[in-house]
Amino acid sequence: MAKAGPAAERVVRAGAELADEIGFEQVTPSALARQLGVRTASLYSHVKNAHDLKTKIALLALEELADQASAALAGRAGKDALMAFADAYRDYAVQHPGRFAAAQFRLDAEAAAASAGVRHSQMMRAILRGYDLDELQQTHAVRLLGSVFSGYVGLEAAGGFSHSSPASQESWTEILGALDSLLRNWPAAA
Amino acid sequence: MAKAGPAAERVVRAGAELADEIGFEQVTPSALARQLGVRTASLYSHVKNAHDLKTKIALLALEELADQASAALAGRAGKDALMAFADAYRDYAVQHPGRFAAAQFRLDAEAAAASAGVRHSQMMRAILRGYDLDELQQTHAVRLLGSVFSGYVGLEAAGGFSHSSPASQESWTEILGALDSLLRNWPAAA
DNA sequence: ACATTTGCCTAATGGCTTTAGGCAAATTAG
DNA sequence: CTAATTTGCCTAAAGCCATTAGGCAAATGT
Repeated sequence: MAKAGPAAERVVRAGAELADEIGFEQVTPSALARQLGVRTASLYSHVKNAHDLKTKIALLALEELADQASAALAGRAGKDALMAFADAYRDYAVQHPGRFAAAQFRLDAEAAAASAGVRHSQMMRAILRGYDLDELQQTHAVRLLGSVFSGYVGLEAAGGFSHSSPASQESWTEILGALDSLLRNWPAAA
Repeated sequence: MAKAGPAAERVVRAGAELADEIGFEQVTPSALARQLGVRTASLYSHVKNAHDLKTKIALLALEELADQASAALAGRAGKDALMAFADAYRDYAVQHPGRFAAAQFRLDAEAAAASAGVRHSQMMRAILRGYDLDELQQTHAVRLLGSVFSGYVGLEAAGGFSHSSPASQESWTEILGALDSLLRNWPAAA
């Protein structure tokens, strides 16, 4: 069973690397063992099972993503902050598709609570402080932003925009501009 | 190999059912064969392989989803149409979580071209005719709507909103109102 | 009646996951 | 320094899954 030595970290990190190379779904104990030049059974010293491996990669990705977003956000506010955050998110997905897919992995309640997910929503709330929204609207806006970012990047990764014009980058910029405009003019509740 | 008899349809339909029961990811030839009371190998008369099975379920789900959305859209325009379409989308996801997950399955270019994906974007464009957007803005808006719908429903299905208030339904309504407002006041390009 | 097609079966191969039990090198303690 | 412990890995083995090949009986069409 998981003896939690320093090598356990290395295994998870290698798993993240592998995810970017062959896709998160394909990261299995046997594939990872092959990559590490080790027998499959040996991995079970560092990871409980296949699901646990994926969970740990997901947690790593969420941390990394939060770090990047946090760095991008530093010293910015308003539309600047919104765009920097959104770009950090999208850039991460482009540079680390496997890790990004991992970040979408459905965590069980326990893992989710211990994840960097909290940091993500805190950052979004920080961005929204630059707009004039009340507490409740802010929650709706957080959910909207989360939906747009994960939705857009997900569709883009799935190739949804690659066979039609204009280029995705153009829509991305336009959509962020539109969201900024929306946040500055959020309609009163029906 | 796939002899494409009338039973092939039945198999795919049963696969969709099973997806709703145990989750799309868990729908495998062996699980489906168990469900149908048949030997695993027998399925290979109707389906090329596991990937082909998933692809066929995905295509079925996309058709169903397009049908529901199309029905919901009939006779509506403007905000009404937007909300009816969005609700059809979300309701389908709630009632058929496995099928909905299937609809997100990454299709290869060939399958994607033969899918109902085209109908989906046509319907979105139809909705947008009720707003004053030029051709290019319409494309951006289609991508935004697609992102919000798939992103929101995806996060909701992943339990993203279930442990915080307010209830998801409230945000959904508010977000649709906000999107309507945004579409009526789409900002001029930067 | 005969030929074909359909739907299913058994048998077999090979890969992946996971558990159990061990062994040698590195680390820590006395 | 030496002994105990921990770490990291290994072999062996069971069980499940995907997939291919070859065959058989019932339904269907000629």
